[in-house]
Amino acid sequence: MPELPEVETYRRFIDEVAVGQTITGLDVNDAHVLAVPEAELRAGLLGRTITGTSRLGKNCFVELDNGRVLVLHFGMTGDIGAYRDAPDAPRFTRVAWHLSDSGLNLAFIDPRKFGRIRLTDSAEAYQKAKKLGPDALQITAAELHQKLSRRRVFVKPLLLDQGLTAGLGNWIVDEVLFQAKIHPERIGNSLSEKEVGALHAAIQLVLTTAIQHEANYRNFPKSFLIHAREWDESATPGSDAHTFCPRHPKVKIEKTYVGGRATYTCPKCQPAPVAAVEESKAS
DNA sequence: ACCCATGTTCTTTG
DNA sequence: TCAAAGAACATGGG
Repeated sequence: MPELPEVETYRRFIDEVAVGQTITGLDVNDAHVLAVPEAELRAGLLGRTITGTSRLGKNCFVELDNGRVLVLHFGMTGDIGAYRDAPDAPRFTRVAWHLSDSGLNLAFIDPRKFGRIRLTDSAEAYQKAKKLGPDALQITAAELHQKLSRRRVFVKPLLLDQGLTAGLGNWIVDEVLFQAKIHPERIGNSLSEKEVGALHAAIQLVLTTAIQHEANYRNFPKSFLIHAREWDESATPGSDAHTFCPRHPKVKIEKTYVGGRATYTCPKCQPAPVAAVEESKAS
C-alpha cells in the first residue's frame, strides 16, 4: 500500500485526528518497528503536543512542539488507524499513541513489520541522513532530465531510487512509464528531453490522480494500467478482460522482471529499446 | 504447500 | 567507483 499517495492519505488523516493534541500515552506492542530505543521514543513523545504534519516521498513527519519530529515509514504493508478502546485496536497494531483531547489512539499498523518509527531533529536532517532526493511531486522536469542524463541504467530502477526522487514505488513507476509510453528498460541517459517531459507529466498525473482517490486503485480511471495488475483479479473473478491494454483491447499486458521487481508493460505502447540505438545515443 | 508481495538495505560479484 | 543481481528482513494471503 504505502507509496507516496498512500502516505499522503495517511498524513492527512493524522493531520485531522491528531494536530493540536498532546500525546499522553504510548503502547509498544512490538518493538520490532522501532528504529530508536523504546525509552528514547517514550521520553521524546510523552507530554509533547503535535503541531503539524508533512511528508517527503514515502516518509510521514509528525511535528512536535519542541521542534523535534516523529518519522513514520510504512514499509510494504504499513497503515494508519485510530481506535477508542483497547479491544477495538486494529489487527496488527504494533505501536499506538494516546491523544489527550479526543481520547483516541493513533495506531501504527504493520502486518509484515518492514515499517519503522524514529525521531529526528528535523525533516531536513532526516532527508540528508537518508540521502533522499526531492519529492516526486516537487521535482521539475529539468531536474529530472539532468539526473537521468547522468545515468546509464534502466529507467525503472532509477525512478525507484529514492535518492533520485522520493516517493515512487513499484506500481506507480509501471503506471508512469505506461502513461509516458516509455519502456522500463530504456537507459536513463538515452531519454530525450521530450521523453523526460512526458515522464514528468505522467508522474504528476499518476500521483495527483492516486491522491484524489485516496489511493483506492479500483476507482482509478479506466485508462490506467493498474487494473491489469494481478492483485486486481479478485475484482473480476473468472474474467481476463483486465489483462489487456487500456489503449489496445487486443494487446495483452506483459509481466516481466526488471531489476528484480515485477513489471507490467504494454508491448505496443512501450516499445522495447533497440540495443544499437541505445548505445549510439549513450556514447 | 508453495509462491508472491506496495520497500529498504546490505552483500556479493563483475 | 559503479552497476547488477541476490538475499535478507517478517508475515499474510491467494
